[in-house]
Amino acid sequence: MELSKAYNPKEHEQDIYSLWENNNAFKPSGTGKPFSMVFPPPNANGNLHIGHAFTMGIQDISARYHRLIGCDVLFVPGTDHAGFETQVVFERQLEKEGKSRFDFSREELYSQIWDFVAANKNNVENQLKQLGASFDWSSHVFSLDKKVVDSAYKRFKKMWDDDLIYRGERLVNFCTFHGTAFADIEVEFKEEQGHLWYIKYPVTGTNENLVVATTRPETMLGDTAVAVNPTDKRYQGLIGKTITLPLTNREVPIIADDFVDPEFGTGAVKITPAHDPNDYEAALRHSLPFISVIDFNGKITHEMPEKYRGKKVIEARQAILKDLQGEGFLEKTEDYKHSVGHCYKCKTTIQPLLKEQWFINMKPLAKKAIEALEDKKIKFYPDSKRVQLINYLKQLRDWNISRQISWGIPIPAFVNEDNPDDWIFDERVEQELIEVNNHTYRRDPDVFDTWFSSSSWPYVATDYPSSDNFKKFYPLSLMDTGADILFPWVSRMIMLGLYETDQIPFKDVFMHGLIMAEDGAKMSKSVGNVINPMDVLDKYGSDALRMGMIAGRVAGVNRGYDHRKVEDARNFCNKLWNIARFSQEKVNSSKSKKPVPETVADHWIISKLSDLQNNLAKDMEKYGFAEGYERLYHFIWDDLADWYIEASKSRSNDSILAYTLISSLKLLHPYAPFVTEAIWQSLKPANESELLIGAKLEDIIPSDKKLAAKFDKLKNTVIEIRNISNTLKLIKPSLTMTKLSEVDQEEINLIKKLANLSDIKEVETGKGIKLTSSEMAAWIDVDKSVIDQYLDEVKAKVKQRETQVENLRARLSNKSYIEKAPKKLIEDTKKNLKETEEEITALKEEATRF
RNA sequence: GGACCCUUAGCUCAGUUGGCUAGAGCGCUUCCUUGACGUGGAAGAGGUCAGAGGUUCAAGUCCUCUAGGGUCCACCA
Repeated sequence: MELSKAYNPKEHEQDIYSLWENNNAFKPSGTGKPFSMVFPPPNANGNLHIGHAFTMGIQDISARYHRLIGCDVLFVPGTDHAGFETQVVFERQLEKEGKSRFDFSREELYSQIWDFVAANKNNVENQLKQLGASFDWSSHVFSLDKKVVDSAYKRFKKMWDDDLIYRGERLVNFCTFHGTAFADIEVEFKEEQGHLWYIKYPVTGTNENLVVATTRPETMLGDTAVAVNPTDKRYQGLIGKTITLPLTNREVPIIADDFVDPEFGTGAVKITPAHDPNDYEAALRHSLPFISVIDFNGKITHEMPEKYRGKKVIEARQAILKDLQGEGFLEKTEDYKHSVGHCYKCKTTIQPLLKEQWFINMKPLAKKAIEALEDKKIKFYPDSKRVQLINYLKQLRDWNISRQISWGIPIPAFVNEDNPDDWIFDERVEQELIEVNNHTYRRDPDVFDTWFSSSSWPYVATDYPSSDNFKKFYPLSLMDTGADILFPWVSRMIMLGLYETDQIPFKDVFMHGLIMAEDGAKMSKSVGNVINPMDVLDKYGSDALRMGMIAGRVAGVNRGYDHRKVEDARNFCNKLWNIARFSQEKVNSSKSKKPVPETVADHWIISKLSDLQNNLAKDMEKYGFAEGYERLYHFIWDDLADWYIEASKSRSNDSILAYTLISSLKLLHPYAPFVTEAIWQSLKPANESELLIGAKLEDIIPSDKKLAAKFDKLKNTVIEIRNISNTLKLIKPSLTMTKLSEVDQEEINLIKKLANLSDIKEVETGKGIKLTSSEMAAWIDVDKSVIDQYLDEVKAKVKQRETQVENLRARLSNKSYIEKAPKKLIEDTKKNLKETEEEITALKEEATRF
């Protein structure tokens, strides 16, 4: 098959992927050291974003590289039902159709979203294939698959029995627009410009007022105390007395509690236990009643004075402030900046509301995780993320896992219709009512927080507890995710993995930074700076997208997307393609030949190849994906194409060229799976695997280091000649040498070819510009007029070298340096000094000679 | 209030446990239609490594402080 002039990814990618799939190339081989990963399941509710493409690239490189070195690789794909997220996406779609979730029953909504997700799941999977994902598709997990749901139920029951799960009325983070509670981690806090209102609370039976400061005056309707710090001298006399609340005329006590900061506001705090986490805690300590002011629709409850009932929070606030002002209770208003929680989807202010929910007691789970992390049982790249995670776990509070939405895994719990405290576990969630022991039980209408099920991903994906996969591949070798889900996901996988399997879920965690927009800002649909990976792929190819994203990125650091890197990677694919085009016939003709290095160039390229293979192994071990890429790029482009292939035009060794190309294809394959496989298929190298994806790495054939070094010297000579030619605008100059006959003819030819010389001839005495980089006595044959131009350059060079010599001498005359620096370093310094001095002598000779 | 990260060439970024003349890509300048590639080839210019102090024989790298940028966490009403 003849290769086209330029690599066109579109002509190959789909076919190549099918070729792999049809040959079951992604299945674990069953032999070799196990290497396992599960892909963080994308939400099955739309398209992949650039972050997915990036993490896909990193993990697919790891998977393919480990196959290459003979590991037994399990790479598990998955998709997430993404409960709340998906419901939001679906509701937006409903909105466009002029409908809302209230138009449907829970069951209707569920089944509609099911269809919506099924379609998107397909879409996501197709996109992953385009990205080159070498997944074992047969082990694909969808987060509503039976095994995931069963596992969630089992875990729920186990935790219930272990007293780790409890149901209780607590303050929860409630979004009144979406009508559901959230975990703490899901609340988005933002600085907001608000006000601090100072309200006078009359002390009962006196003319005194106790002034409190608040950012939320509307909650005063639910105040059940006013608190001061017990050490606050100003209020000593008031503790134990009561105040009469304005507007409602309820009498509430003045209490003393340490949590009050005397410095803040007036040092007196209104206590609204039903709407503030601090106040809630205080109320528990002081046995205060809880009065709900705001309902789940974000409106004032019916228990409140009639004039405020049914008003939205902000309206109620205005009305209350107006009334307070009218009655003389408002002392003053100050501007105040404070942090307010918002729904991360609709930005509605989160209301802390009292609600009965299922909670997980996180302390014991976090404790185990912290221990594992402090012992470095799990390695983090970068390690700073491990430290961050420990800090997070230390302050973790109980986790609310109930969600008031329809899309998700129903909570398998039922309540006795006659006794609200009698909750039982039962998996018959498809029924609303069940009979147990002659009592009717009603299903909890809520579903699990998605993270509750997805935190089981590593062990559910490997079929805990008894499957072969679990035994072989758990704990996973590597978990790669974005830094944004360190807390919500990685932390929970560790905690629940330890809880359920008694083992860490993965050995290494690679936290990649986020891909920001080109200007460095966060990508966001509303800002419109989102880069669609599929567009990039369409234009530049899958390999270019992958390498372009990985180039120059280091673990844990956010970086802007850079289209130039993608372009550069596209060019690189094309370069490789053309190397293959140049080599195609040579590969064919040398199929039966054993590669044996003959020329200095052969030894040099083989030794470079060997270095590449060794260093790449080191890169992969420490997840240096960008370093690996750069290494491959420079080997293939600079060493192979610019030097070796050029040298081969002087004298070629086809079997070595073929060998080098084939080895390069193997090594680059993880980074550029499509183009390398396409080339492989057209070359069909002898005695190798049919598919490149199935090829294995072998030790590089031996090369002679001395001969390789000889080529390096020759290279320097060529570079010097090119440099002089360029500076002096010489076109095809000729070289004269005094001892030409002592130099190998082949090397002479090589220099002539590479340095673009017209001729190399022997002379009695040299004339022209003497080369300084070479041991050979060689001169570029030029006229006197040209030499004058060159003299200035020589002088500058001498000066530079002299400074260098000075520095080296100073270092060597430093006693401490001689005593303390490693011997090898001192040797090198001496050697360097000697060489530089010799160079100066040579240069000076040149300068004086003219 | 706390934690973490970043500041190196015009731009985007590398720089392992401190070690010789600080690297890459893009861009820029000059040149080249050389048997694959102009998505190419050759040569080159360009950096007081944010600033100050310290440790060390030796600091882009370690420590302290300062300035600027970013991210995350936290129940100050």
